[in-house]
Amino acid sequence: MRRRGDSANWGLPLQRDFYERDTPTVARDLVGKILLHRTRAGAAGGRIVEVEAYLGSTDSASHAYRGLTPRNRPMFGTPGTVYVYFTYGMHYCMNVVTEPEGVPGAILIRALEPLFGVPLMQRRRGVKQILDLARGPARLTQALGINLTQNEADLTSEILFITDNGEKSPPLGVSGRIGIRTARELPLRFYLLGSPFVSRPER
DNA sequence: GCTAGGATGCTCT
DNA sequence: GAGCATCCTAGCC
Repeated sequence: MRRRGDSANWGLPLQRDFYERDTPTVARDLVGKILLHRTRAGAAGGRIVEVEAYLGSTDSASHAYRGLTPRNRPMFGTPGTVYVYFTYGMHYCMNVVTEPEGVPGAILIRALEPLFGVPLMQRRRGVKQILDLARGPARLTQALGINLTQNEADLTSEILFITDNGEKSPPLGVSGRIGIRTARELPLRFYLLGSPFVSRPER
């Protein structure tokens, strides 16, 4: 699977201990990192510019709020794996699982600044505008070719993974989360300040 | 430029 | 049966 030079191209995947921490901390650290998905069609990915943290029984907006169900089981699983769910009858959203095994927590990846495989993402999205390729959680999964096949995938592999591009601490914005009805006031959305690739303009 | 509403089906009550 | 961690289009300004 792994070929010579791959790691040099992308950098090594972040390891399990990065994800095995409290969810808001991991969420902050994810902004500015590089997310990549390698498929037969090619590699596609970019810089993470917007995320939202979802907690457990204290967070009424979280899928894990009411405890374990068949759908949210990955949220209770191994840190550094992926939780993908299907919503609104047509969209997929991708989350990164956090916290030690058994403790629910996940981070929704909401927006990407496209850097690798732009033509591939344009083809998958049916859109030319780079700004609109991965701005929004469902657009992002469509651009990267992510669906339920990737549910519970391991981010420490070199197929779907996140790497550190060496960027120190990018300027971070914090706000309430988007598109939810309850717990909107919790400051659990983190985004790259000044980036035009975040899903909703700053105010 | 902006907003309102429809699409569409899985999940949990 | 209601609600949903969304996106896109049409219609209006």
